[in-house]
Amino acid sequence: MTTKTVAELLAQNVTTQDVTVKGWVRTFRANRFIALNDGSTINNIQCVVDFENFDEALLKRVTTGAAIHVTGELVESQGKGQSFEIVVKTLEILGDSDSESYPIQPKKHSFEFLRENAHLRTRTNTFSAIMRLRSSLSFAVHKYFNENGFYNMHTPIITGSDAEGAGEMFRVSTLDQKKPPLTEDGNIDHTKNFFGKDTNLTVSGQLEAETYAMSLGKVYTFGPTFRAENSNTSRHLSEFWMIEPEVAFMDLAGNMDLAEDFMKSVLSYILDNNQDDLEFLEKRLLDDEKTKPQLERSELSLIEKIKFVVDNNFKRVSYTEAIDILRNCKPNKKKKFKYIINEWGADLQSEHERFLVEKHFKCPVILFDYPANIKAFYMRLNEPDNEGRETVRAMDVLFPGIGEMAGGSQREERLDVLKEKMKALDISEEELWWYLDLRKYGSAVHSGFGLGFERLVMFVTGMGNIRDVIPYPRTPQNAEF
RNA sequence: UCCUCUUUAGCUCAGUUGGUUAGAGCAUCUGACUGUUAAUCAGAGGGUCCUAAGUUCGAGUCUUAGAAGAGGAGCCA
Repeated sequence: MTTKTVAELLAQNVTTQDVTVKGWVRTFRANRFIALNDGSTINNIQCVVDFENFDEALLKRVTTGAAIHVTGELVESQGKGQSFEIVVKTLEILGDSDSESYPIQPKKHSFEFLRENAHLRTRTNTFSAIMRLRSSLSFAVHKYFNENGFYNMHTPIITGSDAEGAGEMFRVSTLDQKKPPLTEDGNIDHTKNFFGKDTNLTVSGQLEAETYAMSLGKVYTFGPTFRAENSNTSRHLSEFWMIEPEVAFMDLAGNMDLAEDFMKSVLSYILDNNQDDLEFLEKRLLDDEKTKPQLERSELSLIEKIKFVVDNNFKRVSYTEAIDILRNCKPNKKKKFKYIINEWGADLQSEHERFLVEKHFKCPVILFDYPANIKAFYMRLNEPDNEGRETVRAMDVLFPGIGEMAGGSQREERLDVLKEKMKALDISEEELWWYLDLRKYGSAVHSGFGLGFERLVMFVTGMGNIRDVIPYPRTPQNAEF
């Protein structure tokens, strides 16, 4: 008699002799009904105990959180909440759970409390659903790229270049922190460090991914990324997972096509494969919204929102067009924005992005061709427009409720232009010699983007705080677990 | 980093102009009941009121500093 998962048993739907299942007790009602969950599905299986025929001391140990092993018969349920249930023949306690101290009670908990108990929070319906969806999404990412001719590459996590310009970095060092070796002029002597130079945790695998795109053609990385920014928001983590495809001979239009196709593909995978968990989270959100005033409630349910993205084209808008829309929109004219849009060249704030996505277009938006001076050095410079304004082939994919889901660009492939840009921004040529080599030998048009995996999980699960879609969130002042 | 708010029982929260023994619901425990599914009914236990200093006859309540958490902003993915 092999142990089956709850998911397998519930899928069976026929009376079966001699089934065995192991899991954790969610509730034990009326000294008779055990709701058992083993993580294989959002659903519990009900195990019915004829308490008169069981040792009372044994039944006392069936507490919330205890691990148990049940054998019995799968039968049609007499109750209304489930179609099948197990009539228990034998019951074994595998691991007790002291109900006085076990933090996860059979009641609603706040997400803040569960964050402090992150090691146990996946024993709740909401977090088990989120993490199953996260796993499924991760698989869908690899599946998409694999089926579309991409190679997966692992870019280094410890990086020697600090020129990526994507934010503050975490230093990696083996030097004695109290007495670091010093050079003659009193600075820390990094030649004595483990790698013989100053090293950091990566903020992006893009530059390394470019090198592989320029030989393997279509590549992607999907790995951990670290930012030491002191940003305390519900959309930022110090450690997060980023998806970065990079493709040779692809221009910005192709990049937009890729980003849109990729997102639609992984979202529809989730719709096809994770219905139970999505329905549970959708219901949770609906209940949550009932407590909100009518105005703040969203027009679409969770599943409808995902379907909407899958079924509708992303709106592609140039920065210049976006500025025109924003300059003439009501909140700008009535000075409702904190930052009023007057001039071409202003950086868009999240209030402007939100207006475009949530009020004006009401669908995902790809903004492209940004002013050159507000974007990174490696982005492909356009010809100046007829008013002489310089833009780069950058793009941002904006999602309702999330904001910036992905950011990317066509890369500057012309050696002289790139060198000039680096000089202007004071970026060392010596340090990025290998990056410049790509432009020296067989340079070609190429493009890519970076997508924050947790932001995607937020969109799919409808969770409002990024700390609730990663197992152990790393944020400023917090590295518990 | 900036702005705002929060911190009281295991959890979620009340706590009046500063006043004597700090409350509720849920959870837990004990008992009753037994086809329940947010089980029900009765009872019980459970407190460093975030920390430190101060004002006061007296501080959960007021002041100052600090810590932690949340929301928003900036930065970004």
